[in-house]
Amino acid sequence: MEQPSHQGASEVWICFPLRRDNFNEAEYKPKSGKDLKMAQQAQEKYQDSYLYKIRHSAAHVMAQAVLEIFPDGKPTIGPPVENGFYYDFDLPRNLTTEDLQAIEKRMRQIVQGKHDFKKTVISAEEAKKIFADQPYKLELIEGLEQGGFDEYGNPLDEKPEISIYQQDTFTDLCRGPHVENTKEIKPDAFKLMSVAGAYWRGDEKNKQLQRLYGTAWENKKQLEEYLHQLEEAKKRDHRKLGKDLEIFIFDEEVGPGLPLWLPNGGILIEELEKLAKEMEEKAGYDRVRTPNVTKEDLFIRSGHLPYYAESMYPPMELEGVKYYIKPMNCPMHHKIFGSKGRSYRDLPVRLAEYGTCYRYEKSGELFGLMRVRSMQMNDAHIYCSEEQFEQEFMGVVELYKKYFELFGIEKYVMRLSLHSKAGLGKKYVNNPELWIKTEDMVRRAMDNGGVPYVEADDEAAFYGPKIDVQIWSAIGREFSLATNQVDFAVPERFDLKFTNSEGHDEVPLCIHRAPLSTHERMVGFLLEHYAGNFPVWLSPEQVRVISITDEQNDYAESIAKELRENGIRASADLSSQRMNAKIRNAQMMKVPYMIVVGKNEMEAGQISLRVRDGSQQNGFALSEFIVRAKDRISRRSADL
RNA sequence: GCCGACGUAGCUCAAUCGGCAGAGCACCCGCCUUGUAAGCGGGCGGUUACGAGUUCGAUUCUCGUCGUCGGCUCCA
Repeated sequence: MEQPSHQGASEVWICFPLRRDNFNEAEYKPKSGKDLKMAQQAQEKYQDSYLYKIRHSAAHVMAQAVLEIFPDGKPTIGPPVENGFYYDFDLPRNLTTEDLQAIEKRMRQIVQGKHDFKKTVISAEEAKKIFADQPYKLELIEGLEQGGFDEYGNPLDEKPEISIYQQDTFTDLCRGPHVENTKEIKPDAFKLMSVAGAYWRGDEKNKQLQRLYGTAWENKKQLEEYLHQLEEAKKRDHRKLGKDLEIFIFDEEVGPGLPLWLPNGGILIEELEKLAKEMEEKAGYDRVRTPNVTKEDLFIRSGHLPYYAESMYPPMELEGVKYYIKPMNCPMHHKIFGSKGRSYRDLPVRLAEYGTCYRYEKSGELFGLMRVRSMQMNDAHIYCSEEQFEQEFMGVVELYKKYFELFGIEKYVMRLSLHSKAGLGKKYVNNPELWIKTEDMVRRAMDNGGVPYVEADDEAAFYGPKIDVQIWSAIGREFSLATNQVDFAVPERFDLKFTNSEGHDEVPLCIHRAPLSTHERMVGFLLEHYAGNFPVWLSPEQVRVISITDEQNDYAESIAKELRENGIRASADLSSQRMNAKIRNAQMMKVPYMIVVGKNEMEAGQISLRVRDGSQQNGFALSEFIVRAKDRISRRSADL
């Protein structure tokens, strides 16, 4: 599988939800125009809102404050985004957090000056005069004049009018809308959040600007709620939960992006693999295994080296031959497919492997378990004929849906990633006809299957279009969890073929798929999704037996032993702590079941059950509990 | 990789202006024998990420390296 495409451009979506349970499809909208087909109506809704005007206006006030400090600074763009706004400047020096405080203070003074926002529609010539010493604004005006590019450099449908907005001493090229007067921006309802570098027009080759982020709300209470929400989100961040629940660690000496799985994490992985193997066996997959190191030749043939050498660990050379650590499994699977003659009767061939791959992600791109340098993919490649394509492709989509139902994942968006004409021959295999054909095939398959999706231009894999499943981390970052990709290019490079019913050679299509993502990203996601409260089947420790006094230690241990003999992960807490402390510890480790045994239970040969949700039930037979637990585990139930 | 911030015990954090590095939890030992989210006492634990520099003296100031975090970029 090429990749469970990594952390999606948080740049692309501006209106993602902070928390998935707050997800509001109506607010899901594209920022850059890359994804224009995505919920355009929703964008209009946000743009029409009062909050949008407040944030947009706050950005102008911030620009005024910044330019007072740096009269030679060059303003660029400053739009509202989810929860706030930013403004990018080209300044004589880099900003620090101290500057932030000074700017914020000055902003408070400005808004209390009660200045009106005045709009004036002007011609391109007038605009060029007004912004004569502002190169970025001039570039924007050019774009507007040429009938239109928006501030991100994306084409507009119709030629826009050019307007300026003025408040107090500040004038900006702007289409609005704004609030009437700065007094509508409450001095206690906004806050500057951070300073960051950002490239002009989002292009690394351009100059890096200074970006200031702020958040703004209608009133103080809303701001406080938002800040509180941010704190709450941190609590379910997988990096915190992973540490608290002893799932994984990173060690400086091992290296960035290279997680060490602790025993509890090992259990999660085992359970996920068990699940995948069961499902894939039912769906007709064959399991294969391939090496982690491969000769350079293989990646030259696959086309990965010319396109992606930058993301691969550099080669090691032995006896004059270069070897690479594999960044993906597909070339090896292609080799396995090609290892013998195939008949159309053999198709589809489905080769699965939880392969370990390594990718050299740039240091600044790493993000807990979600973006790592070593990963194990729920990988498989399906080789099929064109006629089989739709059924196979939808079979994978059905598999996703089964998994998502099992995990109770409801907030996600399926995204069809397409090529761009401009990228042909560079990012994408240069075969425009095949691109259009396969994109149509995917679209038709999704439409026929009644699966909703959005389209994204210029996001495809180099060898074909793909469907990614987009989800959000606790702190609101978007990334692709699962992926389902069409490959119309690589089978040919590998000379893959099968004999069709006419007796002629035909090149198969290949579907790369990773419905369970990578172990790293999946566990990271599930930690946040469940806030650490895993269903019983996934819980590293399913039952903790708690003795009230040491009189019951043997009884407690015998219960734990019996549970383990029944395939239930159980331990007994025989420490000298009081029962209350033992319960607290088990609760904090989010153990789903606590069995409490004291004098009464021991005498009656029974147990008391405390469930993670706080409910309890006394005078229970152990056998009865075992039936309940085994039922939850075998059905992978969400119930406790 | 780029911009900004941060790095003190296993964890969460403190240490005034540059003046003997501290607390809670965890861990170990003991006491208590306990009824549904922390019983009590004692002990162990540190080259303040690493390396230079300034200084009589550096956790504190400066520089470099490594790592983490918030963004940008990237993302097979």
